[in-house]
Amino acid sequence: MDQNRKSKRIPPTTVARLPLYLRCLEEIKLKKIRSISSFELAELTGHNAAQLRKDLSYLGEFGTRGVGYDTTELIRQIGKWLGVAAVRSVVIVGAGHLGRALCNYAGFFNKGFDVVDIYDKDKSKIGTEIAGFKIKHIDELEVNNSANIDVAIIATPAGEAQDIVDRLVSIGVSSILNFAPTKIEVGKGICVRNVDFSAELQIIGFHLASIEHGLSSDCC
Amino acid sequence: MDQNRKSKRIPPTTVARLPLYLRCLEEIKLKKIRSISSFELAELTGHNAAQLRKDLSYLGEFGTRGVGYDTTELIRQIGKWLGVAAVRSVVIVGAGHLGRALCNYAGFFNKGFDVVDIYDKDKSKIGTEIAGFKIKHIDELEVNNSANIDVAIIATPAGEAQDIVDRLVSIGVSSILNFAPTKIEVGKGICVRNVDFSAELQIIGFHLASIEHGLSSDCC
DNA sequence: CTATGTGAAGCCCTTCACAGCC
DNA sequence: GGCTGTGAAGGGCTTCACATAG
Repeated sequence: MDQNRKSKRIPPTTVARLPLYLRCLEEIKLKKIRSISSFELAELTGHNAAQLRKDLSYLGEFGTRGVGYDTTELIRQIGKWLGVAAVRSVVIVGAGHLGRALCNYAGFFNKGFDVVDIYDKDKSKIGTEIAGFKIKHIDELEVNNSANIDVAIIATPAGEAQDIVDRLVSIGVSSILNFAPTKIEVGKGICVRNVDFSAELQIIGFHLASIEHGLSSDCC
Repeated sequence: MDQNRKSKRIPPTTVARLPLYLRCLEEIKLKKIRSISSFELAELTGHNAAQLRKDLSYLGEFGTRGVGYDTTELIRQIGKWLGVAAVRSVVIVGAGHLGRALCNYAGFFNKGFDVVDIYDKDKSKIGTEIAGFKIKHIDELEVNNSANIDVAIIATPAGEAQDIVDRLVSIGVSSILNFAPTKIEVGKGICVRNVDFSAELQIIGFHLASIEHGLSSDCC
């Protein structure tokens, strides 16, 4: 009885494009542009206008025929689906170079993701400060478990990732952003997204190799 | 006259899975496992066995019916398509927290990607050392242009990314790994891959919001 | 009998094209 | 007249199921 919208499933491909739409809309709002057509926004985001309209149609009917979309309203609506109003608590596990870089990344907080703690295994790092955070030992994870963690970011070596994830899941964490180059196994209802730098480079390597072998690979 | 294999296009989705297959194969090779079936490798990578076989069939016929795939041979073949034998020169532009973390990431070199230089705009950073590299000023990009750069990694703020990419393209760089949260425009034949941390978190945010709104979102 | 390689079926996503509305 | 919202067509990827090979 929350909302009687035709609760249809939203394709994952659509969901993956929403952050980009939102970012572009926020940019044009800064330019005081009040209204935008599907053609203009599609151009900015590098997608097809029909696809953009279809994507938005999964979320609701926000446009005005003959006119376009109201910038502010569309930002509000996409934001609602992405839950940007909520502030999410994020912990980072792994205080290596990557973990520290992520700690310092202001882009997260602007989008409602609030890094609350960073953990590491290495006792010599404990207590050291990064971006205002004192590094805690991972064994404190279970102790601090009162803290409501919405998302955990895994920035550990590959070999430790699965163990850490199991522990996070056991204290109730249900969303994981994994930077460790390894496959994470989780039960149902746990959301894992993987970011693998080396894999991205290897995909680029495929295209370089294709060109060298004289195959077009009609590029990325 | 290189190879008279039926030069069919390989689906991008298949290409994107190859690095994962390769990684799992290398892991099982370390365990001295000589041979693997499509079912076993599919299990390890979290994919369907039929999909795995179809993916591999785009690259050639490497298996033995009734037996499976020879680990070493399959590693060799996938590696060939990803061009792992070649050593690729990589430059990193942007010596902020992320750029420095990437400089220190050993995983690249292991996979044939050799970071040769890191550039920044900030004059106060020039000459500073990171992981053995002296940071250079981006205006030296064009000067050093003799260096054969295979891949450039963009780790600059969003506002500077497009300009840097244009300069890289003008000196002949044709592959870009972009970490800046902005859309990069390039001409034909230039390969750009984007990695956007905030977008990944926002996608997770979508699932969290779906759960809160009582929608299943049948998770990631 | 076992496991690969592959046409065919099924499914999902993208694109088209136009009805509907401003 | 212009642009959105959407059924339908089209295209591509995944999965099935079996012929093929060892």
